[in-house]
Amino acid sequence: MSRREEAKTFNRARICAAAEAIIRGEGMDKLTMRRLAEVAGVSLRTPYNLFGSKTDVLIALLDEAGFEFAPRQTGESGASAIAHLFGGLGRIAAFFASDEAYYRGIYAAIMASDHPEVRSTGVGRAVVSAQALVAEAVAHGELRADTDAASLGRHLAIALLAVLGMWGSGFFSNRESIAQVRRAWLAVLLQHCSDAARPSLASAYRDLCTAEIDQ
Amino acid sequence: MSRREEAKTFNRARICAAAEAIIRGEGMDKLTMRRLAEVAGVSLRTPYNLFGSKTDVLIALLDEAGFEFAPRQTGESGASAIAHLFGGLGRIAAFFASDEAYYRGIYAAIMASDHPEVRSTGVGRAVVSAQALVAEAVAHGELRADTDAASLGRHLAIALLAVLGMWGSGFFSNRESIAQVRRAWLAVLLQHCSDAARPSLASAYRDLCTAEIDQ
DNA sequence: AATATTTTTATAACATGTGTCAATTATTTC
DNA sequence: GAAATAATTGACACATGTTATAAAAATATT
Repeated sequence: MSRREEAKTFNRARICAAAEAIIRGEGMDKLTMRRLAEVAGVSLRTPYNLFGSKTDVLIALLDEAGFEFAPRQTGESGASAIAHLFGGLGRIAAFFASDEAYYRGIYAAIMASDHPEVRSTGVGRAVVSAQALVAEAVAHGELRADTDAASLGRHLAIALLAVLGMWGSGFFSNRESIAQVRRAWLAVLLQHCSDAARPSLASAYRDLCTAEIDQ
Repeated sequence: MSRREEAKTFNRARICAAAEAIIRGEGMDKLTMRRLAEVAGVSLRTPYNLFGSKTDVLIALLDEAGFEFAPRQTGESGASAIAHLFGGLGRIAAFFASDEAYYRGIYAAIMASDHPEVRSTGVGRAVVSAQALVAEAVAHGELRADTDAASLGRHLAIALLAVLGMWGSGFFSNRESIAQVRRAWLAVLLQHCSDAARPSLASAYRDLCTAEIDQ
């Protein structure tokens, strides 16, 4: 990496660190580009040079933290693909739960911005991943052979992202959001699962309903 | 109504009409408060006096058009409550479809704004209505007696609103959005329906899946 | 009709995201 | 080391939602 690229990388990191510090210390509404530049010790123009827009800075913050919309692509095709689907959901949940207020603020700000490309690519990736896992589940006999993997995968991904959007807006706690997605996923998967996979999905669905009554 | 109230009502109407004219004629991004005041023939301050904020003007536009989040409360308890649920969905769909670009712009702008109260009340109303219809369906024996109407109604309402949010952001066509909600609703209702209601729901679900393949 | 109250208006201002543009500084190339 | 190139800076500007303030107009009260 040339020294110029090094300097850019360093400045990007400084800006991200400053953004995080402001959000954590002063709150999301204090994160203005002017304050960001000030805290990062950089001119107002530099974040635009290095990221493009305020929204892009926030996206970088999420990326940096390792957030991925989609359940991770799995190489180990021996394990249950449906379990991988829910594993991906659990990973997203854990990520956001690790610092709920912080990530919610960032996510909400990204969603509220009018940068359609951002969200489209996020949706696209999630859909593709979900479709791959559904196809795998069909191949493994967890889902019936007549299942349209593309359609079902898309449905599952959208169900997740739609709830995530509302979570970002502050409607639901983490727990409520997860419960909503799990319930939606289980119900739809139960319409397509093989007889072998049905019992565990059905009992998971029942457990979810009783758990909701408990709390 | 006093003359003062009359004048306010008249001005409110003028402002709404001007907003609609701008959105339709020049596009959503040309709807600025200054232009709105100009077209409405009113001072910049007046829309703030009469509505509160730009977002409130847009909400008034939706309300004026008769939009309701929730399926209409039904007095005729003889008919199928589940049918009423889907009827409400159809009504919302028809409303938005009647002028897709126009309403999508308004809805997206409202969602993108940071006025949490607005959205909360919308969510609250939808949840209550759905819960009422689910309870009715339980009472009629369409859904099993062990169904938790509050929980299920809430789940259904959220599933709808979450997709509506993504629709507003421009991800999906009307048709895709409806299909997503119908599929989610049918799958979950199938987990709770009585044996009598199952066949029609199951066949509706199958039809939806094959319809998706067709298009 | 005179006074008091409420609304609207006009004008200015502020904070914010973003863009412009020339000057400066740092780096690369020769 | 000199010339070329790239990145950063600084100062300013613009559009926008929103608020402040005082003057003017309309309406209500007596």
